[in-house]
Amino acid sequence: MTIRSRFAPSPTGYLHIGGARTALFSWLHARMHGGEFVLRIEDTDLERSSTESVNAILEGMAWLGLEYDEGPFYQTQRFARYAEVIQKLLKTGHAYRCTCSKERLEALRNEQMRNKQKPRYDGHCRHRADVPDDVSHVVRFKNPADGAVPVDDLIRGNVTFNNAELDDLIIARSDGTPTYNLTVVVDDMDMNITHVIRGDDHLNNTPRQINILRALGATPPQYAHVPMILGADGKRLSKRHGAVSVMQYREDGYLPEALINYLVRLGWSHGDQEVFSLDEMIALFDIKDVNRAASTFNPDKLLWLNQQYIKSSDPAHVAHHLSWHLGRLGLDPSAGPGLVEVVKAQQERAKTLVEMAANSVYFYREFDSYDEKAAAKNLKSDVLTPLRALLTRLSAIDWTCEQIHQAVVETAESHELKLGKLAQPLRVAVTGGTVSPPIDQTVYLIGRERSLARLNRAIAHIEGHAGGQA
RNA sequence: GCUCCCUUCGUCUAGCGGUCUAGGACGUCGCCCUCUCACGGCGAAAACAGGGGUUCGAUCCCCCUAGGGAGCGCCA
Repeated sequence: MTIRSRFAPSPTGYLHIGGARTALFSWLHARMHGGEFVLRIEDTDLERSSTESVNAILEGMAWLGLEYDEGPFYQTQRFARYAEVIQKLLKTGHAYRCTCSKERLEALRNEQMRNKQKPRYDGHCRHRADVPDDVSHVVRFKNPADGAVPVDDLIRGNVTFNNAELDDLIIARSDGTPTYNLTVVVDDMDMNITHVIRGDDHLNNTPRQINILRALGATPPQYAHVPMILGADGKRLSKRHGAVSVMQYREDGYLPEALINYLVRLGWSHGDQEVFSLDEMIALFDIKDVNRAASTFNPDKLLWLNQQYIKSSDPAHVAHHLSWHLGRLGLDPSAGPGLVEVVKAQQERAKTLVEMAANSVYFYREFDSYDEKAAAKNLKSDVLTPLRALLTRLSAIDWTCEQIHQAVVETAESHELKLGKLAQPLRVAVTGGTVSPPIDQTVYLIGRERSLARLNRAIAHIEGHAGGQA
């Protein structure tokens, strides 16, 4: 039988970190078994669902590369099917109409809470045969009164629930629309889902769903409940921890594969290995190896991983993502050195693409002014002579890294300067600041025309501020 | 309150009864490398929640306690 897993988000917001990891685990499970991954949008809550959220989720999955084999299916388009199943359950005596008012339910709940009992429906309408069709009613599933439901969870092991703990849940609202526990069951059954991999907040729903499945004569799928992800304060992950939306990480300069790698290591590991390519993940991942405990999201480690990926990825790949960020800065990547060359020069000195883009601005656009401290420290009259000499030399050489390097080194030597004493002023002259790749590369990439013009400008700058020095 | 789940360095984790004076990674702190920023290299501090068992022997098995989490909706 083909392994089929699914991701079933409700479109009430963007794709967040927790959902993304659940999707990733489910996706990996399907991939590693050569199975199929289904995307289903659980949008039965008309109030809270939105198409913007659907798009946000689709966009997030696309960016992460979690492609699905089927779907997206929308539950709102399957109402006829749910109605059919509800009728069947009614007919076979597995469900019944309930006319209890919300007020009665409310009172019942309060009463039970007062008596320190678990609030649950008391089965008031369960045995009534006289419920007329025309009064407002909901439909409840007739949960078995006794016995137990063992849940054989791939991650949690065997968890057993007593039916006595379960009450008769509502499967159809008074307006006739189906509720969550009914729709998941029907969909997982109809879509031949073999493995339900989802957040562990659903573990408690599982015995109910199994009972419904059985009432329908279906075989329950395999379940795997993955632990949740906590924020730095040990509480549920939220906006206060910086990032929740997957797409926020794109904006912040993360590579999707870095996020994926971080996420897969949260709750799962393979010995001491930290970095996994997608292929390695698919080959090594096993849902059974996922931890049972919740884990805390650690932004620092994600940042480190991102750096690793930026550093070791194919420059062309990084360049592709970098151009998006340059665009956001209003820069034209064609107005300067080749992106791939820039990436090669910057790969080792950026933790994020945002940082890389910000540190590459001078390659593509003239800077307005020098960094004040940098100019004050490095563009002083004592380097005027060496800079002029350097300008002369640079004007005469072939424009290669080697020749530029040689020019700088020899100029420094002939003026009895340590390399840094000349390289740093030159750096400020051509970049406006103190941070850049090695000076020869930097000058090379900026280009002859631009470099010489900037050097001239720096010399003029020093002359303008020459003061009392010779 | 009830039911269920969880518990190794600050964090992510390795460990699947003796190989543990508990390993790796992030972060932190030193040192080295160095034209800036980085990369890199070396080193340090840092954990088995507590208590009972079982066993010749428990991080690993069982029980209890504590702490954390989830669920208990005409939300999903």
